[in-house]
Amino acid sequence: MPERYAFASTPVNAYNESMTSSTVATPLLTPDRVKGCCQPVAAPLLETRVDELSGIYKVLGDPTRVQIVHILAAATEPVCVCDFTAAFELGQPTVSHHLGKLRDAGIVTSLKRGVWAFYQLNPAMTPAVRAAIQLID
Amino acid sequence: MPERYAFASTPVNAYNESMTSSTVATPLLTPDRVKGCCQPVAAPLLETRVDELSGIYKVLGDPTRVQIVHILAAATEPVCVCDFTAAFELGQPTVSHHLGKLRDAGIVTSLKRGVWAFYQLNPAMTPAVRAAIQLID
DNA sequence: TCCTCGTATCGAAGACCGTCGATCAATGCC
DNA sequence: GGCATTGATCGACGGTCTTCGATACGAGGA
Repeated sequence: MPERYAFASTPVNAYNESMTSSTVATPLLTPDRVKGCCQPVAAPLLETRVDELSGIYKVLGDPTRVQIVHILAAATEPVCVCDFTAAFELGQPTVSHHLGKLRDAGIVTSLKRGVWAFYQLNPAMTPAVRAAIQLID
Repeated sequence: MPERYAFASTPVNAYNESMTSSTVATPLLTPDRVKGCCQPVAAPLLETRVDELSGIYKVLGDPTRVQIVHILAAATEPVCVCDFTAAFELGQPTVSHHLGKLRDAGIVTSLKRGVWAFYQLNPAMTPAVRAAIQLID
């Protein structure tokens, strides 16, 4: 399995306003330059952190799920699944699928009361999740 | 085109700790209840707002793009495309594709200096974008 | 015990996305 | 003008996601 990130070991040149035209033959443009030509780049985030963040973003990258989070954020009590199926023009399996994705991501939790299932924002959500959903009014 | 959201016009019952078992026949469980059974639900976010937020989240829902934003957030100058192609184990068209997605979302902007293209965080990004990328250290 | 109802799961269809090789456009040097 | 280099675009492939109908599961009520 290949590494996901590589690094330019020796930065050669960098962003420069006067880079457009230079008549002097500058060593900054050695012909063997192929990659890492311009400047060193910040150390990448840890792969686990990147996957955590992109995973949260991906789950929130759906209009229906954003609406679900909004409804839960505005609710004072757990919300019944049947209310979600009523609120969206989607089939019941689809709503269940979206709720499952949010639960798998740690954004919501579910509880059963008799026949009904209720969902709420995860009281123990991670700081990253809390920050990510904060801009859903 | 059907409406994307519907509303329960008449809420019937709500979340209740003692809902599991009740021997009294309660009108809260009328047999003709099918949807909107439990409680009124918050007004949905405006469709434009939902699409704006989910669109931002979707663009950030990819590990490579999160890394790109991280690198740009840590950089003090615009970063050359060639440095991104050096940093990731991805082909040049793929890197260009990711940068284009970030640019289309208003997260980054690009400028050309001679043969090179440089990218930076959009100085005029929307408040939603600014908030969304804030948890990318 | 059987039946009903709410919800989760399964399987499939269609759309969308990430990736790459090939190619094109634009810039600058010879 | 010809050539080399950078980066964007095109077309295609494989995988993933959203959606749905059908079905399974579990909890109550008759």
